Amino acid sequence: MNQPGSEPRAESTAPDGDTRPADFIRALIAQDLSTGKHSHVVTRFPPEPNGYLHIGHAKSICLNFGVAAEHPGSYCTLRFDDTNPAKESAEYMEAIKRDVHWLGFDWGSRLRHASDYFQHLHDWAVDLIRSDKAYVDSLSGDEIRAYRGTLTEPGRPSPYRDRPVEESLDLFTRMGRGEFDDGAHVLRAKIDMASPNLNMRDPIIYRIRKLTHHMTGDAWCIYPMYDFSHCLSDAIECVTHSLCTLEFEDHRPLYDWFLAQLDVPAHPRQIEFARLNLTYTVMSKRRLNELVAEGHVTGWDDPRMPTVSGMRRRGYRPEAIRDFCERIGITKKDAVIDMGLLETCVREDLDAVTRRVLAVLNPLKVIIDNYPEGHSEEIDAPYHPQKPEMGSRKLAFSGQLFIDRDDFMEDPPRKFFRLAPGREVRLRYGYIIRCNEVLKDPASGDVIALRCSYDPETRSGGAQSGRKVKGTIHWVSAAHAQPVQVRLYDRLFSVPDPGADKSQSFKDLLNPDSMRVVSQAWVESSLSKARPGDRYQFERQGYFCVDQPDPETGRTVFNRTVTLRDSWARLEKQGSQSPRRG
RNA sequence: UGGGCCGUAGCCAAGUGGUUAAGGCACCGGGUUUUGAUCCCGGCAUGCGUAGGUUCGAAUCCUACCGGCCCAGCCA
Repeated sequence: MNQPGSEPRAESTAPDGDTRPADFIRALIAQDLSTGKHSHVVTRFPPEPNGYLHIGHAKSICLNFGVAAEHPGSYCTLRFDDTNPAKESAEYMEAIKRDVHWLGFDWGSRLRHASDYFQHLHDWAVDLIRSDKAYVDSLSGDEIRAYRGTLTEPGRPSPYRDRPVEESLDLFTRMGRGEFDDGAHVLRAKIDMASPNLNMRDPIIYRIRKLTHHMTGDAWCIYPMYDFSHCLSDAIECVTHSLCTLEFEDHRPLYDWFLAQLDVPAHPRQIEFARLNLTYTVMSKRRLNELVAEGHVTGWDDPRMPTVSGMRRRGYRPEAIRDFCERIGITKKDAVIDMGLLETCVREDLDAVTRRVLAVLNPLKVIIDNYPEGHSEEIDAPYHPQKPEMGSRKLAFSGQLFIDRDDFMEDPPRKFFRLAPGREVRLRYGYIIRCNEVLKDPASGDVIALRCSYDPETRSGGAQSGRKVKGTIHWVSAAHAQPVQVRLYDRLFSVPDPGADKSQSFKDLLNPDSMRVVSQAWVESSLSKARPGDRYQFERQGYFCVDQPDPETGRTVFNRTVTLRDSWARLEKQGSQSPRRG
């Protein structure tokens, strides 16, 4: 039930054939299983529905659902941590469910909400008050902060700390009945105001929030805080291993404290791991939300966003994301993963499954003088060079073509293998052509077309098809090509760690070229069948995914998922002086 | 100056006292190629934050120091 499309790799295989758990969490779980502490494992993925899922969540999803899928009788539940109606919504909840499914995981019938447990949680809070382990505090927010002390100074007890149990009970009941305004009172656990761990200095466990909740409506006006709600929700679900990120490490003593005070059905073990950081992007919901709210991107699913929905629109497949999550590992080390690794995973995945087609993004007209006037022909071209089973399609060839301007240089450097005056190239799947003349705009001097000749013997599969030339370029027949819109996406930020410098806004570091729109590119005619979600490789350029049609022109839109690796571009960069363009 | 956690290559990451410190990404060579793609082959830490110590033997144990991250929401 919790199975992703492909077998998750639970264990790594050592050279001697030995298998050992893939990471420290799986090792701990394996131990709990082998000692008989547990017979199966129960995990949960607990998002707060206050934003869209990003690839950091994907790491957690792969871990939680993955671990469950690796052991018989085990499962992972999807539980919404919806204890703060001020920030949460049903829209986010739906988006999260869609994304988890898309990633390839299934919670089956185990969809839960912390709000499902509000009554139970409330009763436990009353138990705590009765046993003098919690009290209603009537200090203001500012006062509570002042009494809490600092990192180096202990806190002081609130004057209400020793309020009689009956009084707290009465006040808490009236809080729940809506007799007080927001902020008038809170319920606090009675632990230790002098603890070096600030989380233990009488943490607030209930606050008044007169808001409509997207699940419970107006049934409640007091809502539990995370620390109280989370451990108890885990306990109700008999979670065996509660996996969360490093910033909750300091909360673990509190997690365990609540479970020790109350009569609970289970005492889950909280284990923390490092959250995912990626270069050239930001990962906090707060920052992503800011980008959306201020219009720096078009939405949570903008293809430049590190969100699951953004990556989906960008053309990433869930297989690639899962592979990535597996490759980065699970540790407690604060790591920053190279965006290049994600891109490698995406390329590897797409290389195997994607059909290759021809498209010209920046057209330069090529006129083939010796090709029969008004004539055209069809060339059969395979969809994948290594996978004949993927079939082929017909390509129209004629005397008027478009090639990419990057594939021509009037005065090329030594290692340029493409078209130049007097030089030959092969047209992919077609003929070898020679450039005889460069046509320029007399006013601007810009190259506007190339007069070429073709060698009729060199057609793919023909007599001279084995003849070697240095380069092969892509092309389309001018009369047959379809106009489309292409969006070239690049990294969202222009520096590896946009969040590093706290003195300047990360938004000043946005990459101004993160999206370039080519409003009229030319694609081979077979692409008239392309539908949103379809993925292709544009040969020599990259992988592209069809988005919704452009509303203004109705044209098909192709989003660039990722470029192909380009060792020529790297060479070009290394040569200090960039060669002149044609 | 309190507490918690973390330091193995440019980036990840195995390794849990005993052969020459796995693997991946990146990078650098070379081969194949009608995608400068893919694929294949080779290279890439006398070194494990630093300094001492224990031991026949230390990335693994001990001590001290250095560096980084997190915590003072009625957020999660």
